[in-house]
Amino acid sequence: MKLPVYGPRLRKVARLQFGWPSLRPGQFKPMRAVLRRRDALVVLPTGAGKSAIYQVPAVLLPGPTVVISPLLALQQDQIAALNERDDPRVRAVRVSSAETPNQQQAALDEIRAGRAEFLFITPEQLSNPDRLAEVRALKPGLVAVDEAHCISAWGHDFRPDYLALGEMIKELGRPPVLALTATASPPVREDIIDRLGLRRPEIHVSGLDRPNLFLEVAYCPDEDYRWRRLTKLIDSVPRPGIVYVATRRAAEELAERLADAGYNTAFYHGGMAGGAREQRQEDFAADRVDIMVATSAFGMGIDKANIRWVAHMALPDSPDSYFQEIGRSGRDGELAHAMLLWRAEDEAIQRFFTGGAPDEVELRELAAALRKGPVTKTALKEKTGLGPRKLGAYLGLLEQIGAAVAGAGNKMTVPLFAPLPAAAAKAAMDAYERQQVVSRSRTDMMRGFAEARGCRSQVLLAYFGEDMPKPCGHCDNCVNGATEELSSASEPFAVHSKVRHDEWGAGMVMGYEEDRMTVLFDDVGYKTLSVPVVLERKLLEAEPGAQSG
DNA sequence: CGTTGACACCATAGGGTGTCAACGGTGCACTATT
Repeated sequence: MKLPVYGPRLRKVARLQFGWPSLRPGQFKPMRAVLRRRDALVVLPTGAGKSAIYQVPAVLLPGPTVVISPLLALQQDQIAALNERDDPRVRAVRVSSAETPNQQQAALDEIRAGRAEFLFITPEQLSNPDRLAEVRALKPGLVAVDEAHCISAWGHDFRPDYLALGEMIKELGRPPVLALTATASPPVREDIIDRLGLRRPEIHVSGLDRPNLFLEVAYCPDEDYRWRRLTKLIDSVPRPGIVYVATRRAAEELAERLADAGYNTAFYHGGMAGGAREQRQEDFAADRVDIMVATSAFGMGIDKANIRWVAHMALPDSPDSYFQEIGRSGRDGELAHAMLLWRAEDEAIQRFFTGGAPDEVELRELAAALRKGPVTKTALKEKTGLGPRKLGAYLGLLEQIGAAVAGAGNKMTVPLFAPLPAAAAKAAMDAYERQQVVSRSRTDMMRGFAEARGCRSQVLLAYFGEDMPKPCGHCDNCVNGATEELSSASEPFAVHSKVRHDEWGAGMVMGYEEDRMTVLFDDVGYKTLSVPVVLERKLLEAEPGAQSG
């Protein structure tokens, strides 16, 4: 049997419709998966040409492509880039709150008439059943979920509509689905696959090690020391750069202090007015601002190749966030610095953000209210008196444990065989507790990275489940000669093999660094163990036969 | 969980200490007024 040859067709479209002379590493295989109408999950660093992976095959596939993208500003940029070529085969439109109803209809008409290929949209738009029906009627041939880690990072509380994306895509007629992200550790990947309902997806992970990024960490006993280390960094490496801080206030205050010290700097956070945010981002993009002091709001959609350094003036909540944030530097391939300046006190704010426990009584009342027949979220809000944020989070939990399900007409209902309200509330509390434990273990891993004495890239890649047998040579510990090559004798369990711990249960070996190993347990999250201790006390045993990744 | 700001208190005027409550990130979309 002869397999169809996809390479030449993809390359031709890339060249003629998009003007890309060749495909970059990591692009071809996922593109081929899309053309074969397979679901796929692609983890590729920012700037490595992720968008191309859906854009090029979309031209070859029948039907328009629905692009689910989290930020309106980000959509704006992507649409502008596509429409620059003024070619109906790659034109893009969007439907969002930024358009009037007339404009929204006009956008849908463009797709219907074949004058546009890409429809950009948010999960919130699709959660409206009328809108969903309109999009379904366009008969999309492909759904691309951009920044797919948002499902895991935001879905559970912040933007609950992300959790229902799988259901919505089913309603769209279930075309092939392509999920794209720059960072996804194994549990995040699992969450994406699970939530989107991907069917036997091809998983493509590439280029997690960034050889041109120099990783450096400094423990700071006090704020004064931290400030001195920051200015030392700024004075010793080229600009532009980004400073990440934990709070809006810290962003404003640090920017002011830097400005007073004579640096060309500005701050950026989610509390600013939309116009000002856009202006600041443009100023940075155009090199009118050297140093951007920002919260995590400054990130997705920053398409700037020459960022020379990223400094963290606080411990990020997880290696996932950290990796994403430092990954914005050095996209041009030139040397860039990632400097983490941390204090033990930084963890407090992360613990706070991880949030307080839900109220079991409120959960029970909500579960009971659901049993009285299909209801809209608005009706539930009135009935239970819960705020929209809380309601979303609670519904998400009840959904997870099978006590709630999104039904027809955007109404929530109770599935067959659902637990009774009291049991549902209890199960939801347990589910929440499990999430908390995993989330805390991520913060623990972040601190583990900060405190690591071995190769930092090995620690980071072990977290992401990638094997890295040799020290990276581009982190502070490697340069200081603190790292040494591992011998296979010190790796008693294969990376990605399943193991069992008496107390922590089943888990998967993520990787090794020095004499330590990282294991991701199903119930208690990430743990780092000493290999000699594991061997001596026989703490882990291999799970026979089980192998996955 | 830790920081910060307001305020009382002590004691005899200018400032130090103690207590307590408030606050802290990420964005979509919708609605009601200017």
